[in-house]
Amino acid sequence: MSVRDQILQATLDLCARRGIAATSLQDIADASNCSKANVVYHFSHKEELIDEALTPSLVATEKLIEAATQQGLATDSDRVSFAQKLVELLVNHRLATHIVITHPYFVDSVPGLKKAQSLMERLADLVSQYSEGEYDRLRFGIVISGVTYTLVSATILELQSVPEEELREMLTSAVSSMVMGAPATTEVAP
Amino acid sequence: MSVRDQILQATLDLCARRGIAATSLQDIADASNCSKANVVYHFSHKEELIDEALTPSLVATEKLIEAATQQGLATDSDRVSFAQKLVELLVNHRLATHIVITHPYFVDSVPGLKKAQSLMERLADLVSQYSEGEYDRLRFGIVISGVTYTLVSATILELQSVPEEELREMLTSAVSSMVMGAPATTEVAP
DNA sequence: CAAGAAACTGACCATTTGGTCAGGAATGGC
DNA sequence: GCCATTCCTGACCAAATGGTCAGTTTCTTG
Repeated sequence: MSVRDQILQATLDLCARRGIAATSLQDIADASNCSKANVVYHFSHKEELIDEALTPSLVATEKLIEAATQQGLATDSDRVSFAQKLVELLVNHRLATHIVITHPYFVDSVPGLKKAQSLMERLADLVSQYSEGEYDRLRFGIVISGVTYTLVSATILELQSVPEEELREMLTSAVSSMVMGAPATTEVAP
Repeated sequence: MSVRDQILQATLDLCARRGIAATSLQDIADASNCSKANVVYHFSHKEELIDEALTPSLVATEKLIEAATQQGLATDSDRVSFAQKLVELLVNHRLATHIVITHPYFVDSVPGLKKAQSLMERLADLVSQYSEGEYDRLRFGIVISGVTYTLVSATILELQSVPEEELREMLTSAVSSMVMGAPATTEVAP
């Protein structure tokens, strides 16, 4: 892994764990085995660094939204598949997601966070397009942010009492049933 | 309102809006029309100040949990009433809740945040006691954090498109139906 | 091998922050 | 009026932070 990538990874990791403000360039430099000046050499400003660290996750999210927009969510099978992909996305990009969720007040300094917010809205639009009214939209918002928060707390704060694969299944099932009225994909009762 | 209370209020407000780290004692002092030294006079450390600002909300939460533990959540009516009180709590203490939700990484420096976390766990225990297994517990976690996040985003970020009273009803209904299998308390479909 | 570009560094700087301190007003009981 | 306690302040300080800069090492390519 190149130093540049190490820096990005460390940024994601540290900012998710301690928060953006509490993560200094020095911290990131230490975690990447290079000097602080080098961090600034690669990313001339802290916000730029964070922005770039978030980008892959934002791109992936955008792709998911675009695909689902094309495909539509008319059938149950569409919805279940969408829920699966969404959970997978959140699981794979949990660090970035955590940063987004816990830093609403950084929108003005980090462009990526603003973009993330607008993606969230598009996601809500997409789903509520297939449901009725403000209430379903609200439900969607609740479940998405809830899943995100739960997932991330479980991993970041190491409260994980359930194996990863099972967690993923449970989350998918929860999203399906709570948000879209689709049947749960797995049996979870003992 | 005493200067002390002004300081506490400003702390809650600013920390919820910009985050703890981005809120300086000077900011708080300015918002309270007093000197920074005076802030330190009343609360000798920043963490102590934040802690004290969170206390009323934590106390209220603890009371709710205790009452519900006594009463139990066996009947549908118990559950609906609990959901109502819970949403009301989150609405009334939305600033504190927002701070708690968006600052998981401050647990070690602000005792109140640690306490808040343990209260969350007790809440989860309480509800999952009346449901089966890890899955329901997970659902509860999702819904609670989701409601909190949604509510707070709506108000803090001023995305509020729904009148407060209606929002409260919708949230209560969502909590009831998603978490506890209780009937929704209000009709929301057009 | 030479030379230019890219990667990297330590020393340094301005600014901000939490917090201290010595002392000045307000206040209340005697 | 007087004194003690509480409330409050400006000036100050050490530490940390984001960022600059001049210069060195490493890589690439003709």
